[in-house]
Amino acid sequence: MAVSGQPAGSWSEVRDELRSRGLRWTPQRRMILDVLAATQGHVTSSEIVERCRERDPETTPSTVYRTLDLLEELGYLKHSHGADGREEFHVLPETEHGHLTCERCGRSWEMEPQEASDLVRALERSRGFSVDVSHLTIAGQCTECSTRSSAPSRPRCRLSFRVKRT
Amino acid sequence: MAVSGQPAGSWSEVRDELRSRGLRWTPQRRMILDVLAATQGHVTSSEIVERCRERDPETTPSTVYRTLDLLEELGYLKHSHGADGREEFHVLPETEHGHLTCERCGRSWEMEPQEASDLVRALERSRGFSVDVSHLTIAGQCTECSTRSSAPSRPRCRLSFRVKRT
DNA sequence: GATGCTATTGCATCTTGATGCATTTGGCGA
DNA sequence: TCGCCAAATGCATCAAGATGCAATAGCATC
Ligand SMILES: [Mn+2]
Ligand SMILES: [Mn+2]
Ligand SMILES: [Zn+2]
Ligand SMILES: [Zn+2]
Repeated sequence: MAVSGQPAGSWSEVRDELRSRGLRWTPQRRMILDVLAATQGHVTSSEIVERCRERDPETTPSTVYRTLDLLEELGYLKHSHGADGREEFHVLPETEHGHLTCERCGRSWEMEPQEASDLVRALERSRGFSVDVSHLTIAGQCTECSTRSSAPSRPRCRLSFRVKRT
Repeated sequence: MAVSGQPAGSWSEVRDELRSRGLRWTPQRRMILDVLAATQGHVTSSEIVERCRERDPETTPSTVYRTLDLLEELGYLKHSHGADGREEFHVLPETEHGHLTCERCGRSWEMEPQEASDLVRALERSRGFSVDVSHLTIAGQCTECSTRSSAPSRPRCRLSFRVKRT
C-alpha cells in the first residue's frame, strides 16, 4: 500500500500503476490521494468530499466518488459499513481487520482477524464460504452500554442527515 | 409477533398495542401491515413502498418509512443490511438468524444463530460485547464462486440504482 | 354525537450517492 | 512539439431516504 505515510507529493507508485493500465494521472486524483494520505482511521465518502472542498472548493462530488471506487478496485482502499449502512473507507489498511460497533453509544472498534477466526473457519468448513473480514461489521452492545441499564433492547441504527442550517 | 400469518384484516394485536401507547391506527398503517403480511423473506423499504403503491398509488414514501421505523421500534420488524449497505427488513422473524451474502453472485443465505455462536461467545468473553445476530450480515464468497476461478479479488459491493427509463 | 388534543400525514426540501452524456484533457506516438 | 483518442471531468438528473412543518384526522372524553 502506497497510500500510507507517503510524503504528499510522491505518488509515483499509484501514478505508475494507473498509467500502466492505460488510466490517467489527473490533478483531481492527485488531490484526493493527498487528502487520503492526511486521513487516519475510517472515513465516509462524503467526509472525503468535504475535505477535498477545503482544499479546492470546486471539487466535483462525482469525481471523488468515482475515484474512490477506482482506488478500491486497484486495492488501495477497502470499505466496510457503519451500523447505519454507510460505507466507511479504511484509509490505511496496513493490517486487515474487522469492525465492531455499539448500537447504543455508536462507538466502534477494530477487531483482529483472529478474533473472528473461529467464525471464519466454521463457515469455511461447513459451507465453503470464505468470509471477507475487512468488510465485516458486527453490531451489538458494548460492555459499558450493557451494564448501564435503561435501554431500548434494539434501537434502530438509522441513517441520519444532520441538516446543515445556514 | 402478530405480523406473520394473520388473515389480512385482524390486526387487533398491533392496533391495540398502538392504541395502548397513545399511538394511532390509521388506514395507511393498516395497509402497510397488509403488505408486510403478504411478504416473505427480506425486503427493502423501497420495495415496500412499491408494493404499497400497487394497492394505493397515492402512497406517500415518508409515511411508509416512518411506519417501518415505528414497527421496528415496537419489535414487529427487524432489519439487517445487504452487502451494499441497504436496509433489508425481516418480515417474519420467527427465528432469529444472521445473514451471509456472496460478493460475487449476490445470493444470500440465512445463518442459524448457532453458526455464529463461537464468535458471539468469544466477543462476549473477551470484550463483554454482545452481538446483535439478526443485524449481522457477513459478506464473502460462496463455494461456487470460489471454485469458479477468474475473479476480481474483492469486487466492490456497491449501491446501484437501476435507472427507470420510461 | 360533538370537541379538543396531539399523533400522523402529506408535502417540500435536503443529503448522500449513482449515472448518462457532452466536453475536456492526459499522455503516447509521430 | 503536435495531434489524436480514449479516459476523466463536470454537470444535470435521478434514486433512496431523512426531516421540518402545516394541515389533517384518530380517539378519548364529555
Ligand atoms: Mn442497521
Ligand atoms: Mn459493501
Ligand atoms: Zn456502547
Ligand atoms: Zn457466489
